[in-house]
Amino acid sequence: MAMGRPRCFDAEKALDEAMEVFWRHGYEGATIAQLTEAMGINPPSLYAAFGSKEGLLRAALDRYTAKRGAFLTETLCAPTARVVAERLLMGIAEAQTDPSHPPGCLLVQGGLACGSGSENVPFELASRRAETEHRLRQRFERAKAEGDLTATADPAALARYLSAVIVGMSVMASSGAGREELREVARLSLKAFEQQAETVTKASASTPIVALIQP
Amino acid sequence: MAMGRPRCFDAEKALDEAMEVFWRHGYEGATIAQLTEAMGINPPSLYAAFGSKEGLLRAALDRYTAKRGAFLTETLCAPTARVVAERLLMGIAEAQTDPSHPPGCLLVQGGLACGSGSENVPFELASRRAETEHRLRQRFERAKAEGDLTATADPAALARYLSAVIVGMSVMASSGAGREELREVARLSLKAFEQQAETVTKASASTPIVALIQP
DNA sequence: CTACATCTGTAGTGAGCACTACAGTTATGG
DNA sequence: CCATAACTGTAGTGCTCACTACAGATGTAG
Repeated sequence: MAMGRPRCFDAEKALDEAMEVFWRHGYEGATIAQLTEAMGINPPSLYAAFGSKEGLLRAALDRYTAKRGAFLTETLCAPTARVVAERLLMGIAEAQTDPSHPPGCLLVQGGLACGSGSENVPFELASRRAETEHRLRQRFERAKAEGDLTATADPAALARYLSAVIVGMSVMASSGAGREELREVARLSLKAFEQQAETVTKASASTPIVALIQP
Repeated sequence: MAMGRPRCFDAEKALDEAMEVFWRHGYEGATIAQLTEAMGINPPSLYAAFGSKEGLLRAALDRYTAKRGAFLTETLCAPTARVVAERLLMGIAEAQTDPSHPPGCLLVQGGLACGSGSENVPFELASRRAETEHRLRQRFERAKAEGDLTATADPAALARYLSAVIVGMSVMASSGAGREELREVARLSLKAFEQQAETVTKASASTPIVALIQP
């Protein structure tokens, strides 16, 4: 039958604005009034489109993790675990101090603790952070199988370690640390990989992808 | 003249309870109703003693940092920078998974982002975290002077790195990581110190405190 | 014992919160 | 061109929040 009046706002642009508000003020600190103003809509439109404040957060998180996930996917293509870690940490040092966004990471700034009634918000954020750790672990398991990590290396522990450092960098950024300070943390963190990696020659021997394509 | 009716509750015990509530729910997530119930008092007593919710937080933070500061002071007495870092990280892995308290660190769980009107809370927490970093840096500067860190080591960067890892461990703990997982992160973090430390013999040569006391 | 200073418990206060009822608007289907 | 379906803006809803007025309680000083 009839199809009704179409939506007057761009949902993706509105989500980007909502994302910024949650990022800057956290889930509990963000008010519907702030959100609707930033999104340029009125409360009923928000609730029609996203159901609730928590639904809006989830939609914003989906958008956020899609972007960050793409960066991670690209990073995981690096030839060795060591290079994966380096590009990841350096990229994150840059992203978390990008002046066009609030500092730090939405998955951390969103909220680690919440009042009664929103206990699942920290849980939701934690499970999204765990996704990154999971993909890192898989990549390091592959690296171990390919020999660019030693046989004694623990891929799960390395992934957990990197995740912890990333979260630490995020908090540092949110409390005012600059890009170069984050890079220094990243550089020191990478030292943990230096003992776990096979020699450079052996590592480069296990990276024949380019060599195969360009013989 | 007259001295008035004395206080009926133990302010320090009440502060301990308030600390737990802020720790578990964050500053914004904690309500006056929860706080007064946990403290076993009524709102007027709370406001008479601490002035405001933010004043109560500050008093709770004072108590928290006093305890943690004592642990840090003790840890900084370790003979070398490497041992300082090891004892600190291992002690923190234990403290942050102590089942008699909420997981993680109050200075992180308290809130990284806040709604308009409490913007100074994240700032207050950050400046208290910075205090630990500052004391670590001073200790590493001493270590460099004493020669148990190499001449090329950067004490400020090492302190910042450790602070970042500690924060990362705190967030991990608050999202459910166990003690052994935190210890693994700590062990990997310490690898950053292995290149910065002089040889073991040289390091032990610069630890004559015990030798002097017990010749 | 009386006067006074401070605390305690009851019972609120206005403000701000997430969320929504409703009437008006703008599209499509027939 | 009319009926219908979905969205929009106004103006609220009840609820919870941090905070407090006030009266009664309980101590000390003289």
